[in-house]
Amino acid sequence: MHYVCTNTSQSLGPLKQYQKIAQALRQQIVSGQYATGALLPSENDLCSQFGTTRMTVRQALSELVREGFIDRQQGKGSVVKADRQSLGLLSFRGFSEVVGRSNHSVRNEFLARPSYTEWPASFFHALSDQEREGGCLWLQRLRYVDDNPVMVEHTYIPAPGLTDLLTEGLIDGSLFRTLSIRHRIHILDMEQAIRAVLTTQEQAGIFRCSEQTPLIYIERRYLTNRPDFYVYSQLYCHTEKYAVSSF
Amino acid sequence: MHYVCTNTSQSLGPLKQYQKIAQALRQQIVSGQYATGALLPSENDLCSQFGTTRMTVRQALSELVREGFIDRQQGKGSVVKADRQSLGLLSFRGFSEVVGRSNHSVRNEFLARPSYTEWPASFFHALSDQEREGGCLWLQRLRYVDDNPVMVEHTYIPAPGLTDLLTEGLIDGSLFRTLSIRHRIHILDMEQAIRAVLTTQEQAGIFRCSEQTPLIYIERRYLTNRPDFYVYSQLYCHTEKYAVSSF
DNA sequence: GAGTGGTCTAGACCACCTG
DNA sequence: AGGTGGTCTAGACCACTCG
Repeated sequence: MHYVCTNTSQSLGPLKQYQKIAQALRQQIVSGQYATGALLPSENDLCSQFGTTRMTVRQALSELVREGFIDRQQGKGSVVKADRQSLGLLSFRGFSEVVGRSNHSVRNEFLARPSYTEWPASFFHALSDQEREGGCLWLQRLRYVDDNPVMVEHTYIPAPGLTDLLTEGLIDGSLFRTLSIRHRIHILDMEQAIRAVLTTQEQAGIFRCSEQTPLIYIERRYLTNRPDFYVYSQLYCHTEKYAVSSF
Repeated sequence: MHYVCTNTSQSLGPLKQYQKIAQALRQQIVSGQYATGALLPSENDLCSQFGTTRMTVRQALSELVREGFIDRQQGKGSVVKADRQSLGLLSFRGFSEVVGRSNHSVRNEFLARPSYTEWPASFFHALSDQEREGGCLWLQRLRYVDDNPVMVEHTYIPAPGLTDLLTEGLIDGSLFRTLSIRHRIHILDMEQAIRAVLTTQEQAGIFRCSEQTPLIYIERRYLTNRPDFYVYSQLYCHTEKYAVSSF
């Protein structure tokens, strides 16, 4: 598969040429230097800019495609894609809707603002001693689609060095965007386990449904460009009106 | 000198060189010519075999990696991966099990053997006129993990030209393997919508659980190397003992 | 040490899109 | 017509695995 780069900040190890180029472009994208829909410089421009050949540049651009940052169109260029993590890497669609169309309005709301805490005594994923010791930041969000509450998400982040999340808030309300821009932490991959469960009384209130309504329950571990740094999430999805798609 | 007509019938469609190489290797893999864990010929071997350069060969091999047919290891070679469709592209794992370990025994059983039928009047996905007219093959399977029934799968396949599925049975009990080997139809991608539902009485009997047990319900459309040829599935997953993972 | 895949150079022609 | 990405050639050196 893709292996994780051994390195986040340059001079620690030998970053390949194409990784340097990818990193530079990635940071320009997440920092807003290229808006959604904008074109990156052409391959030839990038060649002279980085003093290399098309093959190396193309390898960098392929990495960005794989990571979902850009699409490429022959005859046109490399198009920056919309924020791909808008709903925690999930997307929803209406029952009878054609795949690919998505004119839903999406809104998020905190059920619990970021706070520092111990890890839960019984956590769904094994933790390293280092993770366990440092405690975690915890936050809970409720996601709406077309003003229907559809997903509750509990997120756990190893705390060390990320205390600004407590004081500064999230950029555009997006956790991943904030991690990208302020900490150069990029989500590269994800593992997940999925089950069906019944609502608790509390959840029934949140989703405005009866108890005994089935929910999708997902446990996730996000892998990042920092070795041994993971973000964890638990998701509860109410799927009566909107199905979950495109994992 | 090289370059022209190493191949008899490419005037039909303009297959790129790297696509031809990929196709050739794909078919050798699915036909069992390379067992799981076996090594493909080295890049240099493939270069001389197909009269091309490493870059073209590497592009072909990258395609096979992306499609899950092989892994590549520096210093070793291109390793053929295990049958990736063993559980209909799903994998299961026990509650407290480490990701990656999978010592489960898996078994399948027909609830309904392949039969020719009309498409359901109200099908979960829009169908083209051509699909609708030709009718479909339908089959229903029950999947076991460690002798626990965990998944019911309804599969719908556009009928034209696939009548051997009725008479010949499936190779190794695998639908996708049969489509690969006997019809050169390879599954390339998938779209899916996922919801949580409650068991019907019939399903409760199959899964040996109470009614009101929540299930994961998945609607799928598989995309193949034949344009406009899709395979459809509905899946019901019982997730009390085994979570679903790795979509 | 021999062979493998990983990275990279310096070119070329083509298909496609846009002004 | 000019520029873009897509495909392809013909080499090179390196990092890694294995016998």
